[in-house]
Amino acid sequence: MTTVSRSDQKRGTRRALLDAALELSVKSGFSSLSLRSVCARAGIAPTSFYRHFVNLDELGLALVDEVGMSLRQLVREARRSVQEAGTGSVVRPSIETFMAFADAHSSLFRLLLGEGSGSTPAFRHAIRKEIARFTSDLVEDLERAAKLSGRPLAHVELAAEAMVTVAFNLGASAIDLPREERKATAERIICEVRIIMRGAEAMAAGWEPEV
Amino acid sequence: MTTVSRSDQKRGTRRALLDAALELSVKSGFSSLSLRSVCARAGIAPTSFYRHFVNLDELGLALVDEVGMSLRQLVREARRSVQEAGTGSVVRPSIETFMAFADAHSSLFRLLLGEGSGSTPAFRHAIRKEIARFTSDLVEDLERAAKLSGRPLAHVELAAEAMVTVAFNLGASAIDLPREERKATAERIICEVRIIMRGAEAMAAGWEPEV
DNA sequence: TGTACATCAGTGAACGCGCGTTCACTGATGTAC
DNA sequence: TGTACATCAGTGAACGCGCGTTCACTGATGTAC
Repeated sequence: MTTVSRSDQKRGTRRALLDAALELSVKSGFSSLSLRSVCARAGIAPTSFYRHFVNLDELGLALVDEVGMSLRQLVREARRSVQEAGTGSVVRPSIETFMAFADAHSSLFRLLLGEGSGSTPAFRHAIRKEIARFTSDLVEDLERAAKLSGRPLAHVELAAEAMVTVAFNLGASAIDLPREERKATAERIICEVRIIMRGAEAMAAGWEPEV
Repeated sequence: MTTVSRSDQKRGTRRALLDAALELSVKSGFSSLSLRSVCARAGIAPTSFYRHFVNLDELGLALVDEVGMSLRQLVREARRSVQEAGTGSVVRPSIETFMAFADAHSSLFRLLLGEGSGSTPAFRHAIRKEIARFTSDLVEDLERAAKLSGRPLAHVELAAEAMVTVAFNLGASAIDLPREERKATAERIICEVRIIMRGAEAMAAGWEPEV
């Protein structure tokens, strides 16, 4: 019979709580969870919860941290592998990776997007910050790509913000939809992101429509 | 002593319930309301609630209806008055009206935006539909403006969707901010909407950046 | 290695609370004659 | 206009339930010697 170290044990239970909260939040959002239901799902007594978090909100913040980190990591890798291949637009593979992630981890994704204002100000703020991180990753990428291709962009930060906003929100609305419509939504996002890209390019080039 | 007709009385109480729900939902979202708290705020017994709605969700749907209707009406009027003046871009006044409304009726606005996924599927769906209505209003406007100015737009529906998404989401994030930052957010929205507009124009004109 | 003590993750009973919903009711408004 | 009856918006008591939190506890893991 092997014994488990106290810290391993504690880490394991913490994990179980986080996973339980995530699973349960799929149904009707994180903000409608109860401490007792999360504990039941995690298989511990409600009173044990306090060994890990002071309340549900704190657990939520930990979850947002985790989710944001892994999502950014994934999209970053996708963009990098495309850059190395070096051919074609970076838009489609980035968005497709993004959507694939949304697909595969819809519960994580829904957490990041669905709780925009449902819960505590602290919670909302954490989510906004996570999305802002996403935007600044994108700004970096766009600037690098602009230098490489010699196609400068105007208002890079604003363009990136618009792209991220569009991708996250339409992406979120697609979660509930059947496969076919999700693919259609992905195409819509790709096209909208391209419109934004083209707009920023046109502005940088000083192009204006003829009258 | 004047007597009140039964239907007037009932309408009044219904109004009080809707108003109470809206006021209370400002603090932490519609999805965290309780039937009892709404009734208390409205000044009626919890049991009377059932004379008006079968449950809180139904009240929520009625509210979304109302809010969406008045918001669209307002923005529509703003755009019309600008078109009649006939001078300059339609972007700035539309967005500014939109933001002014968000400012003045932040509780309505938050309801439309904050509950994107917090509550029942039916509720979410109603909100999405309301926003879609907004988008199709905008499509109409953009097409009319394009004809008048002779500046055609590519992907009008997608461009409109992107604009509405950006405006609603950044608008929602500004609600909590102090006055100064709200103005800054409005400027950001205006610029992003213009990027989208320019992108759609550039695509329609077949413009591409030189390499 | 063995013993005695400290630590601390997890427990189970108990609490008071606000919740949604039921039910039989009250009394003013509405209607038929 | 007056009377007798029907309607129905709003009521108050009561229900069972799940909630978050407290408390003193247990017993395995960790540590000092």
